[in-house]
Amino acid sequence: MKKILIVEDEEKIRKELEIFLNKNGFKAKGLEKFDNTVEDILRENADLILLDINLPYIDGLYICKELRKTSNVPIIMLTSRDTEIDELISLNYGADQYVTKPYNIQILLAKIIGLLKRSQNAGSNQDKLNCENFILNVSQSAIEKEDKKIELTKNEFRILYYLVINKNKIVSREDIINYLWESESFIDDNTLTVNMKRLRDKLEELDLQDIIETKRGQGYILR
Amino acid sequence: MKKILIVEDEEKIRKELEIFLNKNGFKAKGLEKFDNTVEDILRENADLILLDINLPYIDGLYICKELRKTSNVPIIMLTSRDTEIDELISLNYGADQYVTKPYNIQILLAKIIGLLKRSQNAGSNQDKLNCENFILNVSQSAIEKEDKKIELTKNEFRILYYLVINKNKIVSREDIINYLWESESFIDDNTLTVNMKRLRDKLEELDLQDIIETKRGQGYILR
DNA sequence: TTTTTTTATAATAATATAATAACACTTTTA
DNA sequence: TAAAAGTGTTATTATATTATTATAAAAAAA
Repeated sequence: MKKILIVEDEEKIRKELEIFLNKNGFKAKGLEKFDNTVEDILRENADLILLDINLPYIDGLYICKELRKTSNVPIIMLTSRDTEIDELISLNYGADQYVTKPYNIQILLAKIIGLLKRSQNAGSNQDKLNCENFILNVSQSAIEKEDKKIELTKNEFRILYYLVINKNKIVSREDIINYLWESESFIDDNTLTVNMKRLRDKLEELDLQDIIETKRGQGYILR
Repeated sequence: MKKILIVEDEEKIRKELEIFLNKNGFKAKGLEKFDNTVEDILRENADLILLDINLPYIDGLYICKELRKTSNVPIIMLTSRDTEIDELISLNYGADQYVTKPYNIQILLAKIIGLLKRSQNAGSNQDKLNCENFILNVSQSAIEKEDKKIELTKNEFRILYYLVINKNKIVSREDIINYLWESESFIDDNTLTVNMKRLRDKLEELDLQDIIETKRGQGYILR
């Protein structure tokens, strides 16, 4: 049974969609929190995503673009505006289909079925990031190399993920801290170092200890 | 008016694109010869490049990679197979967008517009600065020349960066000191000299020792 | 020329930054 | 409820980078 993730903040619409899709042979689930949206979405490992453009805090286009960096999961954008430009922009950001609210639910269903069929033919779109020396399995938050696999904790994963999407660029410790802890109560600068150490320890188990270089005074860089 | 360079060997498609883009407010030009492709492309100094993967003699991936060494120009890859795109994305050749042939010309247009808009905004955080004799790789804080690369420490980088953005202008020692150490406890005037020396030593490894001239009593100048 | 000022070079010392290890607390899992 | 896993804190150690110091060289001024 195909799993559909609904990313929509209006609870009424979300529930409605959930019920409708569940009735029609899908395993639909609505996202409830919107703080770590991109990662949360990826972790759900859905077969298709319904993504509202107008979300609180972050905007849907941004999420869409971020998802596309690491995943080929089919995405249908939901929006309330009905201009051609929006459609083009959505498609440009990597969405596969586009639906305006209020949507005809039968048409939505048809688009979902169509997309899923096509994506099946396109082969397995696993959420894996190919990184030269290893593979970052996003949906399992694990590192894979040859036939070995080791699992990462949340922090370890997020650090590595951030380095991967900034591969070959120096990222400052400050940036990483902001990415991991956002506006949280101020975090000791050393806790990053410690988390880094733990990540590296795990990488070492796959002989990858030195893919993360430290640029003293500047940050870290993933090779 | 934004200039778009079309790198596509099939003349029919090339002409078609040229006409269509010209009609839509761009200055489109097709590349005619494919012998010194990379150089020819760079010479055109386009704002965006449409790059076919299946070119005669060289392949588009190689070109894309080469372009990325020295330029951040937006690149849209054209490919004939749908499955190729997955590979492309995972291999991360540095293209910004991908389009399969036969392409929906409206979507292509949307992607072009989107990319151009984004690249304009990206503006100042350019990560490579082209400096005649060498390239200053900002995101790796390194100097590149031909196929050699040497990495800089924080101070070395900052001095060079300051000289680069003031290329061909004399910058006083005082200015550099203020830039590096801001309001910090007053720094011995000699420490700049020493840092300068270290920078020059690294530059020498790339035979660039004398691009920084000292103007006694006035400061330094980068040629 | 000689003297003075400014910059370069080399060697050493200092320090800031990051790595490591051990512990404490919380959350999750069994 | 106990055990395990995960995370943040503190304390200590290591080290890369940077500053200092001392001396030499070069340029400008006398």
